[in-house]
Amino acid sequence: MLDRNHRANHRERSLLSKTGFMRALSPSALARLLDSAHITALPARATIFREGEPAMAFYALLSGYVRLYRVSRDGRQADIRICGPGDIFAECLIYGGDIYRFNAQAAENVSLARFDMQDVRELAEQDPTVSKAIMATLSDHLLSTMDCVVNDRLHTAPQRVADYLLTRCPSDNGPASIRLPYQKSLLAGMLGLAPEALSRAFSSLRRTGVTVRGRVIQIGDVEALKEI
Amino acid sequence: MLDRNHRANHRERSLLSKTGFMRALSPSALARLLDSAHITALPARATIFREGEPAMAFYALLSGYVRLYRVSRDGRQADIRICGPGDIFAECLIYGGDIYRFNAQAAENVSLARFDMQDVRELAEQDPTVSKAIMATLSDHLLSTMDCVVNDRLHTAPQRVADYLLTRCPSDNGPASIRLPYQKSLLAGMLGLAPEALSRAFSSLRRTGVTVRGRVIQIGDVEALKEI
DNA sequence: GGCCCGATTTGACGTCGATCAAACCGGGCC
DNA sequence: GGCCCGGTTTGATCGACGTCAAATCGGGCC
Repeated sequence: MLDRNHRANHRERSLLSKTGFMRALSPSALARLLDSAHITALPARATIFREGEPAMAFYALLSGYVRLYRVSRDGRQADIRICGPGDIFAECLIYGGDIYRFNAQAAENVSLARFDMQDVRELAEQDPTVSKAIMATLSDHLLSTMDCVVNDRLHTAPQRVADYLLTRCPSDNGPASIRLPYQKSLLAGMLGLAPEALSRAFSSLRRTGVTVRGRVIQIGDVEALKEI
Repeated sequence: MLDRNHRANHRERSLLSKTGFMRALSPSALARLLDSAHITALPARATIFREGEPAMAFYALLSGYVRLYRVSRDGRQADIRICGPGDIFAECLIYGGDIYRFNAQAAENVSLARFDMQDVRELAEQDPTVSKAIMATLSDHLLSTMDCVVNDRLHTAPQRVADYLLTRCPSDNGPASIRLPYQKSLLAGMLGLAPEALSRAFSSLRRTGVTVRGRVIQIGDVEALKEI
């Protein structure tokens, strides 16, 4: 499973220390955490961990995208979260159980940092900035997962897509252009849609001035999208 | 909005200290927390807080049930979580923002304890058992919200109902009987269904040996339910 | 610039669950 | 015990989305 595995070098330490999780750590906690990190590169589609395995570590993503998902008895998959550069994942198991509760898979070539849960538990015990960072990250993930439930239950496919576009729109009026950082099938999964449904949602947004060319999405009028 | 408001008496302190959140606190932190609690009783349908209001406090539920939900632009509601006795809610805002992100409403007569966020932040700073309790609770809520997303995306209404029944089934084989602790419309909301859909799900489970009489649900064979 | 393959789109269809309206039930009350 | 009312069930209908299959696109590579 491991393609390359080494301690964090200067560039990687710098990337990691800029993440939301580590930005507010005390210098000493940050140093200890970075010293404990193992950096790994994995090819697209590689499995990082599987549901049910003992949860020894959590991860921070340096580059690429990772899919957290669960599989039903009949083999269908549902994405729980898509992680991008700077995100951490499986941190909910630091104090939440000893077994992974979902699968993690590289959606493309990724580079990630691995942290031993037990080490971090000890660090949190000694340094309150670590606990605070964990609590802030957990809260953030909880709130966005709640958003996800509400979105699924209240909004149709075109509304969810409009919502997605609006949240990554630089300006909040006039025209705009967005480039998706990943394949549309990944976006479909994160919105809880089949790829075909995402495609149809985009085409139903054409009447609202949205044009799609590959990964580039042109929005005629941001205000109009808000009305959907 | 406040019907009755006082400091926790002996019985209430005892109830609170048995909750998952407070069970593992150090004696001194527990005492300080209980001293800071305000107990309130509210009638059914009362609003506890509204989305958008400044988040000054989080809550622990002593008795009754509370509905956390959001409302769409066109007035439809989606439940995010149903809290029961011993649950705490809105704790995701201790380190997660300064505004309530959903509405909280008493589903029936409730009694609840109110804790000032700022007080608890200070307590957590000084006593690591408090941070640990917060992290454990956040992790728990995050994991169950993830379960909720996956359930919505992978399971049909009868499957979700079967799932619900199985998780509160005392035994794991043979016949069993369950009494719902709340109205069916509340259960419908927590499963992400309209009340009519819940009713139809129950009636489709009749062929699997499930009978419903008011709030009492008889399960002919628990094993059979697992097959759904 | 053209080729090729996997990703995306389009079409046709079926199923699930929301919605509205009407009938029904059960539990609290007198 | 009977009445009443809110909660629940049932029926009919509809729209949204999943699935399968076939056509098309786009981006990387030579």
